[in-house]
Amino acid sequence: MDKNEVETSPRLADVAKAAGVSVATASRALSRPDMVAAETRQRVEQAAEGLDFRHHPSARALITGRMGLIALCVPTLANPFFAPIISGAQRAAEEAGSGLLVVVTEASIERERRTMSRLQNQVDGFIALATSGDSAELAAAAGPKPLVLVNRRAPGVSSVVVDTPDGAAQLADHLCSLGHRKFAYLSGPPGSWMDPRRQRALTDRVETAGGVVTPIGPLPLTYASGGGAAQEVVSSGATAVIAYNSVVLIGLHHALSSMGVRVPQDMSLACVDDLGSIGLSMPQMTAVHVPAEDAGELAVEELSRLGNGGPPQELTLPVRFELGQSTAAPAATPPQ
Amino acid sequence: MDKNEVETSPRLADVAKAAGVSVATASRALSRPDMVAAETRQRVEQAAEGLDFRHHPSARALITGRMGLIALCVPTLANPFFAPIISGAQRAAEEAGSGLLVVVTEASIERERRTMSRLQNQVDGFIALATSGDSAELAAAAGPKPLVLVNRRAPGVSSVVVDTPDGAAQLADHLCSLGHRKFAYLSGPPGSWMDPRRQRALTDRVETAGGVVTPIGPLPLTYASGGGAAQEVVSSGATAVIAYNSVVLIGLHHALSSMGVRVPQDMSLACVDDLGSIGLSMPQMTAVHVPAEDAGELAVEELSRLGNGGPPQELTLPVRFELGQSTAAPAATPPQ
DNA sequence: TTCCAGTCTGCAAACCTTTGCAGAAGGCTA
DNA sequence: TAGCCTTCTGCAAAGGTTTGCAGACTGGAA
Repeated sequence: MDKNEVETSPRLADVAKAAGVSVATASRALSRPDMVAAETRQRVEQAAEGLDFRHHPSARALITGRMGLIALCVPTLANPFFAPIISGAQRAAEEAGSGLLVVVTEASIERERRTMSRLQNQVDGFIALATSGDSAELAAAAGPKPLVLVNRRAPGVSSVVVDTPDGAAQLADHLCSLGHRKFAYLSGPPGSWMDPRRQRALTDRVETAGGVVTPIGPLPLTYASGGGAAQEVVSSGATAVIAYNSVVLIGLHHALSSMGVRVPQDMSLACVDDLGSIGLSMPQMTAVHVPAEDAGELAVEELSRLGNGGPPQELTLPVRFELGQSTAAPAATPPQ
Repeated sequence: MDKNEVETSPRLADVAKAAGVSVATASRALSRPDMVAAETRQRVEQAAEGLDFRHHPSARALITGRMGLIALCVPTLANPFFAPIISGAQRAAEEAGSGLLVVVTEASIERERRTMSRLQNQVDGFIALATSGDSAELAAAAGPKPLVLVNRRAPGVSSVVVDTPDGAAQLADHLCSLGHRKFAYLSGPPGSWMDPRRQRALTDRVETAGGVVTPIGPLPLTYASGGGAAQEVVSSGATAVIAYNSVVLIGLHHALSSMGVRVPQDMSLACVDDLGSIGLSMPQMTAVHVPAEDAGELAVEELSRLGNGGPPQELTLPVRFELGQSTAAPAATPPQ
């Protein structure tokens, strides 16, 4: 007859008893396998398996100080660009046996600071995506925990950035070599750390070739805002447009079509952030592919490097130019 | 002269000493304020503030069993529809003093099961989004921890679903009342629990009105796949199209435009999942607005209800029909 | 003054695992 | 055979908080 014990998840002590060893040995057999005899280890593993044992992470964390948790701070999930970064980070974290705590800061630096401070001894480190706040404050909020910035640099703190300014330059080269000289740039959201850098890289390259860039925006990263910019694009007299991301570009493309502007005959279109991985890309679009998942993974790896005492590093991920059919030589006479 | 003590985050004992009380009192003052005298509480709070004290969550969890963590399992982040759900869940979790652990299962039921089992005593409960796996297995993987399903029902387990089948029916009513009888339905990804229900609701309503629905798909939820379906849509002879979500619909719209099919004169377009909240919506599109953020919030709330011993509930969120300009009465003669 | 009820505080155990240290066992050499 | 070295295992403390229980103190009633 069963004692009326309540059902409770097995503890290490149960495993130890079942395997006929002490808790200490059981602990070592599971987390430091090379410290116990093979035969003992096997017995413990078998017992753990049989009892369906799982470590109680808080007890472990209390001793080791390692929480098995990484916090990822993202300004908003409304920007689909962040999704693949999160995916990549999640995968890498899981591979390292950690969980990914996602925090949406609503682009409020105050909220970001508060949250990080609150999580300070709940996680092993922080990843901050494309944040706009003051970087010294950020580092302070992370406290003693390691911090990795993504798509943002700051002195003395690790960062992973995708070289989209170079991507913009590559697009410029491509279009200039086709003969374009009048460009429009559909810029990204206000407060972006990246946007001015892309714009500058683009402008430098175009002006070197004797061209000119009309910036339009800042625009919210929506389909509708791309369409809304169509009129302005046309009146700018540009023959080639480079957009901050593919969603905006799709919106623009559609609006241009319905205005009778043909792509690429009348207007060449290209963009930097290609969101093809999440299905938000036109077929055959000339674009710069951004390895967003890789950036997420790399950030997690860098975080663990920091956790092991490594020095802060500034990492850069190259982009890949993808020639499509949305760009061509300019027409003899600009549209309108 | 300072002792060469290493910098360490303050413990409750430090707060207690600073406030001149015992640890027990300090603990109560902070987490059960009504159990200590007002004057004492204030002294403790002040000391905690001054030392910048933060609870060590694992120590607390070790005693209380409450981890302050909610796991949210999502099949993929490539579907932008999940983003607002996560946002909503995150906000609600934060409000409840919890963190949100995001797990991407890559739509692998096996991986989902394994991860849930691994996290079993690391979190207070699970939210599973639009999962396709067997629900009994899921419940088993959650073990003793509460589980809430989103956009999916299963007997005996809590669920919150957005009533998009009703949304599809509303779109059908709207279009039927405009005079449409030949419909095309651009269906969602294979394995979706929702898709057949939407399609059935739509078909029922249309057939009641004496119409017919041609299903097209299943389609990946991408811009490109919407465009790819255009030819099939036209040859189906439909005068109205209802799509699984707005991204697909945008792709279709664009492709139709370039084929010379005018919207809404030649073809009416509407969709169920309106991703307007994340900028993936055409202006003035007739659509069913899905309260995705609310669904995320509600799931978290239901989870905490379950955690407090409440019974499993099946919650339903209504959708909102939004009349736009992408629908109109059918032309006298169908296109082509 | 005595007693009692009520309010607040402190002691110490408990939660579960890891780990430093030391002891035991066994094999090998001299 | 004695002694040493290696390899493995166990004891017990430690980590920071919560909480049951009991003691101390206060104020009021008898």
